[in-house]
Amino acid sequence: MLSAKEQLEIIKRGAVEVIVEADLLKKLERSIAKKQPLRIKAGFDPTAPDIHLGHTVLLNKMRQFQELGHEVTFLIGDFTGMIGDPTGKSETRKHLTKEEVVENARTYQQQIFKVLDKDRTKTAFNSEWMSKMTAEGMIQLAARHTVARMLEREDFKKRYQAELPISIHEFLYPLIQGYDSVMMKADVELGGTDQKFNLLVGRELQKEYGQEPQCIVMMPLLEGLDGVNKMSKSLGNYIGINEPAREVFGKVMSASDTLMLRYYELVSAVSMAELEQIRKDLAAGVLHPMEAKKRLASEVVDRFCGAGEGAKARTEFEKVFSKKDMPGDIPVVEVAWEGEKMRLAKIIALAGAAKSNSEARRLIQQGAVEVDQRPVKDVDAELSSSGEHILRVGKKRFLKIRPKKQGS
RNA sequence: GGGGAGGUUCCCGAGCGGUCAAAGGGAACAGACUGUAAAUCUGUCGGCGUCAGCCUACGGAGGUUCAAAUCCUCCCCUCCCCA
Repeated sequence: MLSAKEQLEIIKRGAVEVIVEADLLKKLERSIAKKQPLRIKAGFDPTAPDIHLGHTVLLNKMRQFQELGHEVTFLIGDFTGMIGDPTGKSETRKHLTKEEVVENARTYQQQIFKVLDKDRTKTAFNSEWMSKMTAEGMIQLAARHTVARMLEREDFKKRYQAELPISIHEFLYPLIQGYDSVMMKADVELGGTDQKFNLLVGRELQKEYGQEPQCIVMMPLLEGLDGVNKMSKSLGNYIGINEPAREVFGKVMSASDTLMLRYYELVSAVSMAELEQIRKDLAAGVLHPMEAKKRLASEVVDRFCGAGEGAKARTEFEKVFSKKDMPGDIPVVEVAWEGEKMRLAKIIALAGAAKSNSEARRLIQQGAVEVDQRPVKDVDAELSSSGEHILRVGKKRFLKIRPKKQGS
């Protein structure tokens, strides 16, 4: 077993901040002495069961704790999900039904065990204790914090200053998250840097309830593909770990060079020394950025889609984008023809390659459409229902159109 | 309870009787250039329509007008100040 100091070193790797380091060391020492694992908590939103690369930063850290022999609980915030972590945009969300929660949890679990050790992961739902809390209990909880302190939270402060609305229930989110720590008697809580406030509330509340405050390990937030915002499903700038290999590979390739390094740092298993080497080689011009990116993309695909998939995805990628060839497997879409011939624009829309007829028409005008590898610029072009056609819309949307026989 | 400021298309934000599907910016999408990078340039960016036009939109409901995002009435929502 590793010493407390050694453990701490591993825990600190990649972390932005550890609060309070000395306390964590003590906890680790005690854990070793008493042969009692630390209780590690990490919370997740129940409404976004699509795990993406951003989540894996945290999951990796959880995994490390598991490897150090600690007890990791994957907490699904199904109760807090009603509120949604305050961002200003969130309205009160509708209460998910028990079935939905269970379903989402299942989806989560299918994905998180690509990173976490299944046998060592506990799953918990905060509705377990929160839905039993009475209004009276809620008031007592709320009494343990002040508005002034709430307004210290970055998001609240900004909105308050900008004269934007803040709903009372939004204040409850940090309180409940903190109370979760109390109920779980958490020794350590993991979270992204955006969680700092909530995590700290946990410490305060634990003290209020006579517990030793949890230590906090904050992981950096992974930027999404736009390179600016944090990776999130709602912003559509994410790489999901359940996506098809080709998709994952392509998305990594579309990341900017700067972002690539960030991804190397936070998601790749490449050691710090290797990363330094890559940096140097890139700067020296010995390593082409695209090559470095392909390596990364391969690694990520291998990790989440299965060993060997990375190489395949790479070959496929090069085939389509470097050699301008057709992809190996093109999804087939059946389209019900209206009559002998149908306008291409309509077909594109029906096939789902464009949101609407008008959009499809615009795409044709802009020269984004190819049929059977031949560019089509005529907005009024028609296709007959006699056979299959291969449709390319934009750079990456490929479809095989198959006319569907109609009953009527 | 009183006074004031607001609610515009994905976001920010102009418009304040017709020339408004609504300036400008951002995002997004497409094209050129590339390395599916960045930067840059160009175009598109409500829906339907073989392009003539039609329909739906400016918090909601009515109304005044030949004509309303723009004026009036009521309602809903947000923010600020006073109590």
